[in-house]
Amino acid sequence: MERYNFKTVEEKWQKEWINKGVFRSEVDNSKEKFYCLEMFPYPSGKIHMGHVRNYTIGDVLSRYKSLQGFNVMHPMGWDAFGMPAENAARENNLDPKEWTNKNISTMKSQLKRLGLSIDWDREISTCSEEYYKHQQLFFLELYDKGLVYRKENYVNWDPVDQTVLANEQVIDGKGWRSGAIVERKKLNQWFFNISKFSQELLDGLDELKLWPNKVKVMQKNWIGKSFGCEISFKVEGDLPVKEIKCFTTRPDTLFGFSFLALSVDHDISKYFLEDKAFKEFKSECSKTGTTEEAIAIGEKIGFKTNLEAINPLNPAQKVPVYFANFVLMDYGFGAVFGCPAHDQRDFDFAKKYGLEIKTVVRPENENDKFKVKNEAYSGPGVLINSDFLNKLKVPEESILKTIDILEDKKIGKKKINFRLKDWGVSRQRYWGCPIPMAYDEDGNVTTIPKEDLPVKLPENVDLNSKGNPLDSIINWKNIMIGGKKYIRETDTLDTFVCSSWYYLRFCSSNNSDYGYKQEEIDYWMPVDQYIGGVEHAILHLLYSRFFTKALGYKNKKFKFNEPFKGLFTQGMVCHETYKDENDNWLSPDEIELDGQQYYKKGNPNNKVRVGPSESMSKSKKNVIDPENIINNYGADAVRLFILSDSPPEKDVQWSDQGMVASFKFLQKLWILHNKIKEKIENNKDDGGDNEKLNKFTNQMIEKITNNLEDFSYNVIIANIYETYNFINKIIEKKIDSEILKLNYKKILILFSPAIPHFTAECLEDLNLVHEIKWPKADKNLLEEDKIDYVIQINGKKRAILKENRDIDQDSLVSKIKLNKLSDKYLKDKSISKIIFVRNRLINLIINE
RNA sequence: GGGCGAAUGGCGGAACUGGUAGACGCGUUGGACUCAAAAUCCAAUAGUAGCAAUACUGUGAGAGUUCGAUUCUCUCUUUGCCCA
Repeated sequence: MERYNFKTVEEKWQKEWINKGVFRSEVDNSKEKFYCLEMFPYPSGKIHMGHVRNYTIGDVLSRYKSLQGFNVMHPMGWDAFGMPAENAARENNLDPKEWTNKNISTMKSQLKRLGLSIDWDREISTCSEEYYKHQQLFFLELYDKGLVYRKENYVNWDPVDQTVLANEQVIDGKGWRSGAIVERKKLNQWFFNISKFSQELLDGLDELKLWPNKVKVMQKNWIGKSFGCEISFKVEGDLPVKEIKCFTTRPDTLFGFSFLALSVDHDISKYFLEDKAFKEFKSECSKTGTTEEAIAIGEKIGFKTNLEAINPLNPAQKVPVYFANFVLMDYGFGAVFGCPAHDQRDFDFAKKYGLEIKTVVRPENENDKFKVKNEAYSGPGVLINSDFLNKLKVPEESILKTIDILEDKKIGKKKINFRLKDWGVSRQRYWGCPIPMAYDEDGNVTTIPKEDLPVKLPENVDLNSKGNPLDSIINWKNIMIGGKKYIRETDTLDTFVCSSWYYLRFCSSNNSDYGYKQEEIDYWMPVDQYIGGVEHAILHLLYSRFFTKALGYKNKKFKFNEPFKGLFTQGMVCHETYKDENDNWLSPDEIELDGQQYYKKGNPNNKVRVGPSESMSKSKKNVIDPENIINNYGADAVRLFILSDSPPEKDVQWSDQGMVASFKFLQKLWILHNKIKEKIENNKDDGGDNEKLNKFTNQMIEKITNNLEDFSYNVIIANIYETYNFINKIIEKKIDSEILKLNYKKILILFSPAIPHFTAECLEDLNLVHEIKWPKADKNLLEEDKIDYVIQINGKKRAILKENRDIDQDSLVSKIKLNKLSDKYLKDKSISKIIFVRNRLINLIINE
């Protein structure tokens, strides 16, 4: 027998699968479809372990579904626009396109070596003209539907990447990629009107039964629906301002009103533009980030105006009006009324400027003398010090009642507010999809005529120019439309736009005249199972859902309103981190173990500190390169390991020992295969253990099938080991060769989603390649004739009796009485109660 | 501060609708093979006591419901993620 040679076997089957086109998919209305999609990768250079995990999970599912007879589509493509290409190109004086395409070809060959069941005929790349031309058309269509608009807006400006960031791309006040402190800047931007769909995006979540709850909760929080009230405050003072509108979720605390705060961008600020102190204040404000967190933590500062606002419920009360840094223009109306006692930000502000802090809500268990002291109280309770609102329950009664009163008095209006803001899609970057718009000499906007699409990205561009490179390409920028001079839009689209509709393109990747073909998306959409990292829980998934709704808006042919029916979010691949004595990160192959202590390789004096296990990242150097691993152990072994150690939704620890164990296991499995082959080919036995084998296989079919349905892929690997252990024992006994063959074939099919090359080779080796279908468990064989009954006395397990299935209570009790057990526990005692669970357990309650 | 989740041997993790806790793997220990090592194979492996059969304890802590709780309820601790 030869050792299992994964290199030849894996190469052979990968070739065979491609040559025979076994993963090719087409519309077939006679078959039920299954669209399995994993988040497509950014072509950064090489694949990493996260990809291996993501695509292995998807591959197991695709192969399983296809064995079950589904018409499976399992495509792959490239999220190929984006800043890293531009940065890499700039550093190495290359063309981003070349850099990207080179990476794609490297990564594609790496993915192929994993033996993934991908239909490569559907491959797409978002940076190809063939892809982005459709995106430009979609842009114009959304523009025609009124879902795209242009406005001047404050943006999060990343001074390092010289680009605009979406709020979601700002983390802790810093750019998500560059880590630079984000500044506020006013720019003209294109926006997608995602907020128009706020309610739909929220309601749609209820339909998504196959999404993890936590993702739905995150999206719900992000959309941030709040119920409240718009209130007009009468204003007095030296400016031509008569009233200010505020939005509030807590109108019931109006009697605690002690100031009114405006955003520095509020319309009223126009009266202060010449005021030196105000200018200074404004620039001070721009230093605090725009995120809600930065505002919550940062110092609250204000600029007092001479205006006074009047409390609509208590006209005698007049309070000062401030500009304040914690009020954002794009939430509500850019104005809030301050109630320090019951809002922490207002409280901080009031303390700083010595404003009144009047308690109007007391907790349930306090009396009416309750006073807010060191921090605001925002919990439930009862209204106090609020005149005619007193005694109302907070929040159940108080908010609605107050709104009713305000509405009656025509001071306020019930209002729903969403936190979700429109999606700014302009980026001052070269390597992205050009926006098909232009401006005439007066700055008026026009669309590029559809017949002139695509707007091609110019080549051979100098990336070292400052700001947006497209801006400096005069002969590209200047165009004529209908004999009139125009200047092209030089911003490109956020790359999240590209990934918002790629799932549609896969359905019709070769359709050249439109982004998709109607009958093809009718058949394939929605995606049955989408698989990817939880880091995209908000941005990408929300944008994709929006895009589907936007394309379906005013379009009766569009038959689905959610793109992803099922979602699975896999965990990360982690590894220990290492630092040398000088605090430099070390990679796992830069260290060696001596006894209990790690040292830097070739440097026995330099002790290595082992840090916590973290998600693999280049910056921490705790990465394991999948290519080396595949070279050393083969694709099946890697797949086996990456699935085995943790449930797929949780983080997995990379372990060299675990990896080696998976590799060795395949060797053992190969030895077993040869034993089985030998036994099948030299039929001598009459088979005493046939039934036992049949039963085991059936139970395993049931287990593995259920575990596949539940995404318990780690348990499937355990099932594979269990099966090995069982067969390895039973093979020494007498088994009929036909029965063995039949069972073994089923077992190999059960293993095949996880280790496809190995099982293909074994099936072929035994000439079992015909009629490969997912086996069905014979329900009659699932149950044992003899059952281990748990015998409990007073609820404690005392023994296990092997008795016939379906035995009745009385017979079981008499069996127990015959057993030595009864001498020990039942002698001289009476049974007062018996709990009998059929085919499982009996519990005897006895009097002590 | 709010929301959601998690906590099980030395480690990663199993356990169907409440019904034999610790499947499977790693590691460790002992043994076989070997001049020796590696590899491989066999065995043991939650803790305590015992030669053993066995007994007691045990799923973050404490209570509760139940004949019976890793599973359900409440309180707390720690921890992760998201939002502030």
